[in-house]
Amino acid sequence: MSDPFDLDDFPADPGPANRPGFGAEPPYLRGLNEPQRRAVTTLDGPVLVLAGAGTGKTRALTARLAYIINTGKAWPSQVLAVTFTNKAAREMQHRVAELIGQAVEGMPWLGTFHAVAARILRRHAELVGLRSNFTILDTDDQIRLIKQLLQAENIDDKRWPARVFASLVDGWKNRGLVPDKIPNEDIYSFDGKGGLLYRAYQERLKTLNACDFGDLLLHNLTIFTQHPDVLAEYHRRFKYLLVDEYQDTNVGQYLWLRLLAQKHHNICCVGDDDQSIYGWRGAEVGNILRFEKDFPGATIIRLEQNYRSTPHILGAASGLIAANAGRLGKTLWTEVTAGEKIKVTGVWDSEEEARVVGDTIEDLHRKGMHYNHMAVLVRAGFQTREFEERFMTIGVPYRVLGGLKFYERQEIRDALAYLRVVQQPDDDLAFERIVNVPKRGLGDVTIRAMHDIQRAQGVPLIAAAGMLAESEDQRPKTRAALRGLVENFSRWRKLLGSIPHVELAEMILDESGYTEMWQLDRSIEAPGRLDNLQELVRAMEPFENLGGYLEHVSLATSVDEMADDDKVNVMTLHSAKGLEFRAVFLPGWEEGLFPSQRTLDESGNAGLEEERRLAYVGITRARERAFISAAANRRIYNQYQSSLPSRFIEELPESHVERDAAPGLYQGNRFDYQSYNAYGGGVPRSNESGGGFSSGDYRSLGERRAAAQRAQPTIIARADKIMVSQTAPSHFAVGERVFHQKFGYGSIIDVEGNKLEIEFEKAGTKRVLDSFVEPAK
DNA sequence: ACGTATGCGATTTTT
DNA sequence: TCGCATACGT
Repeated sequence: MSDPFDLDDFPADPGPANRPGFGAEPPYLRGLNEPQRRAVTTLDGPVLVLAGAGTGKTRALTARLAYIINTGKAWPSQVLAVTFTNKAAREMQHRVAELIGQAVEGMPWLGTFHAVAARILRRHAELVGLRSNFTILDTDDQIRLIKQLLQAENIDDKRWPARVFASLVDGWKNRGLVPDKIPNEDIYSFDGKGGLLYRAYQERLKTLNACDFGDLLLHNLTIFTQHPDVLAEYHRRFKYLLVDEYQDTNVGQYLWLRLLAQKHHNICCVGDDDQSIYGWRGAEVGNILRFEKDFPGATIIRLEQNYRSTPHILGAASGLIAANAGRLGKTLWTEVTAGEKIKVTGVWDSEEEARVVGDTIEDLHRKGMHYNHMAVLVRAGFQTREFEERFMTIGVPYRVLGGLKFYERQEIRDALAYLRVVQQPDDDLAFERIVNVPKRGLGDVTIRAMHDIQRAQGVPLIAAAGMLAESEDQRPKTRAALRGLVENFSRWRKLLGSIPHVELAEMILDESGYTEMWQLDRSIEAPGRLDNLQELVRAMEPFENLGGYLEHVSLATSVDEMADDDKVNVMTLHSAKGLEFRAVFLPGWEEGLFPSQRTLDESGNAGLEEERRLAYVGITRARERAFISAAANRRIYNQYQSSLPSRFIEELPESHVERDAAPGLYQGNRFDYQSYNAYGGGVPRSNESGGGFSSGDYRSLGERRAAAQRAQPTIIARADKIMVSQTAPSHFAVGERVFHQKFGYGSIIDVEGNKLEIEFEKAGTKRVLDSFVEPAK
């Protein structure tokens, strides 16, 4: 592994064997289509590659890197290539290495924005008041730090929550704003103390010799703008810039890129405005939309030939995304002609939805599709539960991706806190985390005393702990505990560098009593946690030293390897970006859930468009089959709520979609569900009365007429009665025995307007709307 | 200093 | 409903 502090020098010529013009066309150009070829070979000046979903972006991108290097335009170390995820960086690293052969170790400056920025920052840390072994704090640490600040400022953290301030800070940093530069109205945000607190927060980070994620880039910006000589050094170094997923860059990242590119303008950005789904995290679609203005003379290359999906899938996705305004515009096409339409299914509730998805999965599997090639993509994490339960019941193997992350687990964070204190004694947050873990009898009072000393003397917490250990004011037990801990740390630190870091870590976990704590723990999680600690130690092995490992940890998140055992993948739409599956299930396409009501409330039309892009991303993950579904009822916090199908369903072009709804659903009022209910949850057949043909009714006229034909008079009669009950107070009384189609028989224990609390004989106590029950016979 | 009670809130999350 | 985070009691 290369030493981050050692910038290699730049030789002049890769040598004759690597110059172009020798022999046949290089392998990395073979099989590329014409636009891809241009994306690979257009080296000089700014280039924007608009790469639609499934158009062979990664292939073109890696070929471009190989081309730059193999033609001798630059050495690997002279190319800066940034991605957003470690996974993307790793994949590119891997594929480039394959293309350029064994002669090169890989590309030292290929990495995530954060990893590259961290590496640069470590070289110049002192220019922003840090030392090069600074700690990178994660969101959790950040919140804890802010809580402390709020406490110090006597701010009520009920009314002014730390996370709210944290997101303000993130917002500023995403826009590249240091405390001096934030807009006036922001200075007085957050109870009038926004500006002051931001300044205090940055000061505090400096004394902790730490920075948060946003700082990595922000400090880079500060260094580049205040120290032209440093910037010039990187201008000399990086002859070519390559940026992946450009639509996801925030303003700060844009400024960073612009600074680095301003000399030679050899910047190639790859992205897809239609796949910008991280606006809520600060990404600026505007960056990609404005590219030509920002980088005059830019070449725009569109990759539009899709190698992934069938024409129906592409047609449906394209039709949907066409509803967005302000796109750069692409027309995806494919040479494939066969393929089935997207199937849209209306179901009664989320339970039925999970059942239908499960059945379809089993069916596809019987026909030979591997589970691993299928995915359920949901809008929000809580939706996974229903599917998990169903899959468990019917025995479909599955995995939930993007859930709990390895490095966010309690035991891992604790263990890392020990290592962090050893590596960087000023890391008060880490020290505080483990000062009483395992229990050492150092409670609130002692910690407060430590804080007092720390503040009065301006020393790190661990030093304060050392002083307190000598203080006569403390109880002997407390003093002994403090002394033991502080001595342990100084002993461990002395071993740093003299014994292998893996050995040191084992020693620390052992001698601190941390491992023992979990060994003595009788809870069911304990063995798993011990396993994780083992895993942690094992994961350290490939790293050169403790610092290198900690850097990796703070910039890595999940174990983002996609396991390849044969299981159905369940994940959010966001985490599905960049992946593909033969069959994709897209449940929960209901107004309020998708598009998310909250996004609509917070971001209006821009939010709606982002949701639509999310839908687009979802559909375009599918190679062969896509199944969309909407439930008429969804249980949210154990309360059933009726819902309308998502407007996105209506926006799908008819010619690419096969509708398969339970007739009578989707009128958006209650009696429809009742009429469904009256059919006992079998294949529902319903009437059309009351609701009429609303715009939400997407069936063809013929279908709707047929459905109307099938409607039975008795149901219409019932429907009338129940429509009345929507406005009138309930005609049910406490004590009355009732029947509910789902929950069976029960008796009413409370009436509140049209909401009933019913104790069911089989299903327990539930709150339901009166329109769902009928008097028991 | 540590265990139990209560209340609140609850998307998406590349680093 | 469920999980957590803070608030009390011993």
